[in-house]
Amino acid sequence: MECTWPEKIPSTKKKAIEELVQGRDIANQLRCLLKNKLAGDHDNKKAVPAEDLVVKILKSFTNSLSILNNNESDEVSQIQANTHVTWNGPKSESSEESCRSTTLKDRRGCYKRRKTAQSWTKDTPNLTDDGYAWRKYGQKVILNAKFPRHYYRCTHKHDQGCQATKHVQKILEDPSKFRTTYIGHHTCRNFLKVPELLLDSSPPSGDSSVLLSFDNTITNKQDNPFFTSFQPIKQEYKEEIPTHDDIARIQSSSSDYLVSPDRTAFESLGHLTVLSSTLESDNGDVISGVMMGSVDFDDDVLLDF
DNA sequence: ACCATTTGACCTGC
DNA sequence: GCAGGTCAAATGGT
Repeated sequence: MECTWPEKIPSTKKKAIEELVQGRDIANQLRCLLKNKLAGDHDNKKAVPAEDLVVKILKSFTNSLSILNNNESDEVSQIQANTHVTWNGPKSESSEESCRSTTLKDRRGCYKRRKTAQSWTKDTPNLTDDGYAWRKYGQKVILNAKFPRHYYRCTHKHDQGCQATKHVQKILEDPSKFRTTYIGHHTCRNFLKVPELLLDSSPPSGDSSVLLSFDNTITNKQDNPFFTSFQPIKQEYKEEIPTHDDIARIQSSSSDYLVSPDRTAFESLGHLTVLSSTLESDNGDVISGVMMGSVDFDDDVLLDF
């Protein structure tokens, strides 16, 4: 695979692109590895462990994001603005330390509101699993809204400090659809258990079964090229989802959800080419997100800088 | 017993 | 002051 760099591309972008290209190559290796495994090829003793490849891929993305974050933050925002999701970038990070002393026993209402967190919305005809483990923490009747809004946070908020939240609400104009607003990126990472768990996480709605696939075609916008099939579903939409029993079954493995890195960031991106984003979390850590829609592991990477 | 959900209280931003 | 967002005790399910 060859990449010729236009002269105007700065070196930092070149580095970022190189990192992403490297990540793609490693992902290809992983695909081959998994393909061989699924085909029953046990002779490949020289194969690199899948876990190593996963680590390399993630390192590659981390490096590229770091490069972009350090040097190209404005341009990253520019890319975000061109996506098909409704993206609300951060306006400031100033409100995060507003919480008072936490020594009070009853801390209800004492929280760090994230008015400026990045968010994006997604409309879906049903409440299919998005691959993450969410825990409902609130429900609110919204003014002028016929339906209550449900608030969810990542199950790993406490054990891994994952700051991702979302809220779900029926769309007033079209009650058969749900509008999900994702806020923040997932920082939880349980993916190391992934290779041994190719779980059937096909949604209760009967959508096409989702198995690990690095194929070019993403048949379902929920499908994620990375780790798509690995997350047991945990959803809480009891009242709306007809196949609630299916979900309950999946919930039985409650304490050990597998969560893909920044999976949320992949949501609803349809044919987005490549997009990366970074933001700071409440505690100052850099949270990185990689958003990829039509990922093509066979063709040259599309980097639309 | 453990974990998730419910629900009212409380806080923040506008 | 209001509406929205979050917390945590209470409650329920497994």
